[in-house]
Amino acid sequence: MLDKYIFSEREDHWRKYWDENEIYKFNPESRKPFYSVDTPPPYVSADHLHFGHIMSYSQAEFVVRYKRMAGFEVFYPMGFDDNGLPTERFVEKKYNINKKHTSRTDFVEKCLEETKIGAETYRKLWNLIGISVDWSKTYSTINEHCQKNSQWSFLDLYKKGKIIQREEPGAWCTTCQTAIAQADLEDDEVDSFMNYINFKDEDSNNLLIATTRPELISACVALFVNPGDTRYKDLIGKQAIVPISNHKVPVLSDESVDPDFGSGLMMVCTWGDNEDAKKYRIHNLETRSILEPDGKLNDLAGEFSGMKLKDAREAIIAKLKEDNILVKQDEISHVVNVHERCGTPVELIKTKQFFINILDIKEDLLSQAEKMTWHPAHMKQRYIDWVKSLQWDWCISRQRYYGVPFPVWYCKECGEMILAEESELPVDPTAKSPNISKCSKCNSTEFEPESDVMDTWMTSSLSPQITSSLFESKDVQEKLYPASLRPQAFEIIRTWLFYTVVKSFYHFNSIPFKDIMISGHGHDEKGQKISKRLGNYVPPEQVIEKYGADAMRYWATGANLGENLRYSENEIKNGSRLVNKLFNASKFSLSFLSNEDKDLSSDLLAEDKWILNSLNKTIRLATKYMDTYQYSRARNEIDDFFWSKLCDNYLEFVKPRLYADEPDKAAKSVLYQVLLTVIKIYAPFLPFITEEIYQDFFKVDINEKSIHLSSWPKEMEIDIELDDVLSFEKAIEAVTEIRRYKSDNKLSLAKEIDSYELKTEVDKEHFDFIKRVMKVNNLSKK
RNA sequence: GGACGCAUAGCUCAGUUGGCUAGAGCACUUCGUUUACACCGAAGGGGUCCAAGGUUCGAGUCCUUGUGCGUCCACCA
Repeated sequence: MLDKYIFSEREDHWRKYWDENEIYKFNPESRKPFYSVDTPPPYVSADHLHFGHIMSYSQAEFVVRYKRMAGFEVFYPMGFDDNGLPTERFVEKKYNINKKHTSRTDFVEKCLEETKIGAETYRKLWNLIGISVDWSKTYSTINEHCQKNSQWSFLDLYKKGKIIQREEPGAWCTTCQTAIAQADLEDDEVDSFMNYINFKDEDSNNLLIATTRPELISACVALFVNPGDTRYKDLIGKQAIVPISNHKVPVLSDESVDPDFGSGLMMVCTWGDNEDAKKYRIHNLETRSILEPDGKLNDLAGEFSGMKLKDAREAIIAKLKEDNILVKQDEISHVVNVHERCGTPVELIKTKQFFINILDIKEDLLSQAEKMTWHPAHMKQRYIDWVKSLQWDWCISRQRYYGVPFPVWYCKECGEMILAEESELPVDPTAKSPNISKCSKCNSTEFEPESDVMDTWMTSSLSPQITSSLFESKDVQEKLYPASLRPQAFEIIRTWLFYTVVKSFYHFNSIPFKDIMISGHGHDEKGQKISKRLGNYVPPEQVIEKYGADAMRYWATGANLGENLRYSENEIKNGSRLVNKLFNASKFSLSFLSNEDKDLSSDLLAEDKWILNSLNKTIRLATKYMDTYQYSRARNEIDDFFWSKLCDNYLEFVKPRLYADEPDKAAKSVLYQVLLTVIKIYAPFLPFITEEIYQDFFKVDINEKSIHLSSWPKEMEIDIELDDVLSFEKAIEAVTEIRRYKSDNKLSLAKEIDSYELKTEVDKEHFDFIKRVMKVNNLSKK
């Protein structure tokens, strides 16, 4: 065995070994039961990898390694999510370009470049920390395979009538210049003003309204009051005159108007918020669209035409003030919906988009949640809350460049939609004509492609199909789908998890995966979210360089599922202490062991039975915890066994027997079993050091290429009664008593003492043991 | 406004069907180089388990209410 374990050299050695020997390669021919993982494909646009990533991927990995040892044929692929808006935004920022001022081809090319770089960054880090994925099975959401899957999904849902194209007011981002979905919205608290503005009635009396959006005043289509509000009873049905634009709008009533809010008189525009859009639908209101997709006001805004919303707001306020129409302004803080990718306040614009119908199947989506096992269980509630709060169907089209195209053309003459055939997928309709020569409706021969691309979640929501269809065999596909496990972070329950459930339900009337494990966030030392903006983290690569991958992984064992975990250099140090201790304990043990000690002796002493019994308990609990994804608890049990039971006690107990002229065979056989079990049971957490010890000594007997292919330990049969255990524990108490005596008298523990009178009640049969371990010549009882 | 989570030693946290004389690691004090390891070992100090009520022979653990922190969702003229 090595004299010293230099992790930087050895970890690298084992990385190469695993890679060259394809240790983690999935074998579709295997007769073992399959365990498939729906690995989260990270956004390659994230160029700031931090502990959060390490934490969540390591945590899933603990389970995966356990399953592999527990007898499953593990399918652990890796994906990269590199299409869609996240990547586009990343490229826009990095190169300071705007979608508007670049060509589609140039832009896509840049995205593809960045995609490559991003994937490489991730791959390096995953390798560094020893993530045991099968690198021969990877996907990227922009590759042909994924495009084909996404387009097939579109066709299937369209044919099933679940996708509809319609024109309606919907969420629009004026920065990204695309429609977005409800799940893409985020809350942002902003300081603003509540503006009180005088409209006029038909007789030129003042009508006071309150609004936070004065810039939309020219888009006003109606005033609303509560039907029960006596102040405005006579006004209902009459006309009001809008200031600045001077157009007339009706005064209408609706129960939803709160008489106590502002003046009780509400301005409805096209469309300031969801309420406006709702009233537009219910009351069949006129449309006065004032806002263009680029966020500028159009001619309807008169003198303010061409201004951006924000500028227009200031200009209009100034004008209202000047005309004495603005009565007062109250400072308020209110919450607005912003686009999560860019932080721009979301506007409502009427556009034509594709939607997947989800509002009609809320009940089904809720019942799907019951068919999956959630770890931790309470995370299911987040999904339920989200489904219940859905207000819009899922808008899947984006007016962007870098994404999966819709397999759709339109007839130039009559607008008839032409779908691609399944056999020609993946297809880029901008590069290829449809397979038909003329429109079936109007016989026109000219077609134009759909230029929109799909929402990025259209693809990632298919991840279980994408990975299972990497195999040709239908039989293999069926065994891989639904996946066994979906590991993911909690903040994408309403997106990735939700959308995957939708897809699976519509396509196959199935759940996409059986078990879900939700990880928490990585936080900094103070408990703050790690973010690039705050710069509150050290790059993980640096930490790994300093302490090693095993140590880094050890930190990740610290939080249970769903819990946030603080970064703590101390915990990482503890990890490296453990690695060191494992190496030293092994070095010590192996200096006495040979491969002939592999069969457990039948001449066991009390301490032997005690340690084996304790080991059994550890195996039992660790297995139970790993089976229920409680890796953190499993690790606690193993730590306790290894440090307190094995190193602090058993190894000390057994030293006199090992250092004897003829080393004790029974002790050696016990040591063999205990050490082997310890490295196996630590292997999912600390894959490097455990592999080192395994390869050095145990491999010959176990005959597997890697400890990670060896079997998870099972309890051993030992002949021991509870009374024996309790009796021996008394003897350990006695040992503690003598240790205290030596400590109090400033004696070294190795110091031989002539006689000692025990206070602890110990069975006489253990006296020899105590005398031997504590170097006491004459032991007596009080 | 609704939902969920958290609150235990100076710090970070265990404590899973109520039995706790409440634990671990770090930090702190004292001691020990002992033929695996000083990245070690031994011994020790340190807690009205957020508050108030309740159930019970017994509550850190269960129930109710409240407080503080965090997160998600909704409202948002």
